Amino acid sequence: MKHDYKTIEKKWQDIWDEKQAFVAKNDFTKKKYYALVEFPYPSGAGLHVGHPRPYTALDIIARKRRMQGYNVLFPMGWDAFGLPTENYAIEHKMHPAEVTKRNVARFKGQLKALGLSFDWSREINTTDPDYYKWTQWIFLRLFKKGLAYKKEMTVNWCTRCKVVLANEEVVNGTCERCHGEVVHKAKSQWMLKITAYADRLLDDLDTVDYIERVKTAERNWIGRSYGAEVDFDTSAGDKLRVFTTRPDTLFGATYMVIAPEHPFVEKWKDKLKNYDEIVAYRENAAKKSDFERTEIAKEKTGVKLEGVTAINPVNGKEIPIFVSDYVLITYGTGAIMAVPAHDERDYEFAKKFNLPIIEVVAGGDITKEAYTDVSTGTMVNSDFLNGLEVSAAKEKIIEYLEEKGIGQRKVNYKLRDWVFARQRYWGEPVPLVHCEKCGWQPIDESELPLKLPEVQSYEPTDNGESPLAAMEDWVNTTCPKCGGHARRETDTMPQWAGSSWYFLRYCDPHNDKAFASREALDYWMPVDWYNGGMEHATLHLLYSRFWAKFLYDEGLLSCPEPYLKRTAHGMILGEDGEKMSKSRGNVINPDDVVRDYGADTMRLYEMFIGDFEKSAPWSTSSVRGCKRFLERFAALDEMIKDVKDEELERSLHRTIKKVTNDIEDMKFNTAIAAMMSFINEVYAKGGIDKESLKTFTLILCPFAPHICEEMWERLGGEGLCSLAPWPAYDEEKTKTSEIEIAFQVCGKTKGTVLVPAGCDEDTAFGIVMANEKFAQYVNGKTILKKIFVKDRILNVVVK
RNA sequence: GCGGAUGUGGUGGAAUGGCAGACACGCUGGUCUUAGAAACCAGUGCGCAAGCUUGCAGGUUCAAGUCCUGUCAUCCGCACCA
Repeated sequence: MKHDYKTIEKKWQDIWDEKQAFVAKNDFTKKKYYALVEFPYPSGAGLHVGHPRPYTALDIIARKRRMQGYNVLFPMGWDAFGLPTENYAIEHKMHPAEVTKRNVARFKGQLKALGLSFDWSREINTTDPDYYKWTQWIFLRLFKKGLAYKKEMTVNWCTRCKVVLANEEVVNGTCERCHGEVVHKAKSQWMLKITAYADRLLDDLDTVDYIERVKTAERNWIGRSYGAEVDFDTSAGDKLRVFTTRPDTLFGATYMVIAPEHPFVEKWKDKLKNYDEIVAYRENAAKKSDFERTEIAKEKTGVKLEGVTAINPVNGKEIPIFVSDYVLITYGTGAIMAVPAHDERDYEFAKKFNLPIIEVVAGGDITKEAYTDVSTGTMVNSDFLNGLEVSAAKEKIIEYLEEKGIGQRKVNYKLRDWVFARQRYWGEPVPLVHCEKCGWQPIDESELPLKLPEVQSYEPTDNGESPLAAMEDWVNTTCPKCGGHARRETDTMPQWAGSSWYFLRYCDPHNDKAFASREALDYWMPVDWYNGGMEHATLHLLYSRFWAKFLYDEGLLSCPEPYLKRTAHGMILGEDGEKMSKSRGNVINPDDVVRDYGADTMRLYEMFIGDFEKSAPWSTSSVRGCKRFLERFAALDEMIKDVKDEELERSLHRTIKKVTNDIEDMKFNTAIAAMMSFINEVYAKGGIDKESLKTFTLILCPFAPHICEEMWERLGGEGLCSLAPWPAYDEEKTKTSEIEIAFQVCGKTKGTVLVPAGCDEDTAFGIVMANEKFAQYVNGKTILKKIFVKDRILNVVVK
């Protein structure tokens, strides 16, 4: 047949829709498979060629599972709250919901044109009140469990537009739109206590099948470190508490540093002779944008506190205290004991401020640099620790500190609590009200969803509040506890909220009594295979694992981990090897590719482009190669032979085996290569029998489903090709009677010979000895050693 | 600086420690065409050759793209995490 993709692709997409071929069945007795891809943000730009890569990959897996007899859930939806939509709405004076609706329609049309086997009956949208009702419901449960709290946090403040900016709107320390100066400004915001789950988020990684780089990224992000907290007495009377991972070096602590924002600066105001200087330093640090602060990170700065000193608790020595921005208020206690001999940053600071450097671990040369190695070295200048190894000293000092009541063992994390608030309109309203008398109160569940009100303007206000703050009717309400006057929270939730539980909603998307029925959750969860971008390893993935664990703790979910398996795809780059972007002018539009080559070719090419996990540049001429392959396949119905060819049958069984296994390893490129080789062989043989062609059609079907349905129909296949049983291969039929092995002399390949498959060393050696070429290499020499690898190689070492 | 990854023909990329370059693109030649395109067939790592080839330098091994040590380059993420 001629590959008339325009006609057949539409034809089969309509048939799949009409027959509801890919709708997941609510028959909980069947074996299930839940395949998940990250739902997209429906941007105004439409689908990007990067989107179909993971979608097609999991589509292939979902399709194969259906053919293997599983009840498959492969859903799709829209993560539609977010800044670009809001900004577009502001600019074009449209309602963000209208913008969203339009973008979703476009995306959906594009996805449908690719023949992806999503179950569209379960489509969800995070901006739908029937959906965000449950996002709010989960938030309320978090709040009631004390996992949501308000805290002063810094936000990015554009001094010119006078609005709060998201991190992605800050470019090199300036506002993306007006290029005005951006500074940090404190604002009281809702936080979620994800740190309460840090240990479990870390430890449970051992129970799931994620690719290693995802696990590593999460581990580093959580950043657990073991150490101790130690209290230092100060001349001001207060105890200054520090966290250290090196309590063993306590005898080498020659000064202390507190973060500029440390509360003691204010507390000690009257005692500090140079208070003004310190405040000036703090203000200067606050003014620095993140960009500047990292740019100048090389040079240490700081101010010595005049009037307050500390006492090293192990040797009673009086030591100075500094403020410096190399100590972060957000980590540990916001204060450190500085051990310049064994910490690079402290060393640099001590050199600059001429502070004493005392070696307490022998092994390095502290006149040159800090000695930070903990694996070797023994303690010196450390009283009762002298002579101990570092690890033993660590244990002994912690025991000592605990005994004396001046410190204790402590675990710290880099992971921060989650800022769960945005000063924007287009997000889920936070279902809490503030009452003068009763404080923050949850609204009654019966009032959910708390819908976004219609506002006049979506522009953020110039005092840093969200546009909701201007809605007096909406903001003013009554306290659910005392009935008095109360005001609603006007910040909205971050975009991450809706995506933190969407995989649960897919299990039972139309339920209006619960976020999903327990029965559906127990059947479908956990997700069997989740694929997404590497960039989500530390945020979305961690957030959604946190929510799943919370719901598990609440007894609402049976699995403590939501995803059994996690893989990640590589980016598709422009033809120039650069990241695709409008400004570079190297963007490939998927619509054009589908129009010019068809969806099957597009799908096949996206899978053939290279290693799925790595990024790869687009190549239009390589797309043609995939189209050629499909055209050659399409023409096979006119090359039917009556008899089976034995060699071809062997190749077919090998191809089935290769494709079956490669799909599981996401080695789609080599699976396609094997199928190409098979078709090349069919051409070389001048045709193929009908049964074999039908079988081949089945294994190609997940990759290029439209053309395979068409071929299947022409060959008189029963039902839909997409739902026909996945073919089995016969191991025996993949084998040949003779096999080519290489012979080597001293490890250098000299030639090849045919030997019976699976033959032993003596047989192989006999055959090789009879080979003339081999003889010329060994004649007159002594054979010292023979190495034989069955069906592979025979190597002789001669002298 | 720290963490992660990647270096293989003209190009994208294949290779459980066992014949490096599968498959595809591109290119060259041929068939068919008035011509071109398409399609099909053949060839195609480098070198006239012996031989040489997986970023570079060592090492382990009968055998290394693959393992080990060092080194260089590129890309991505995080930015002083005590």
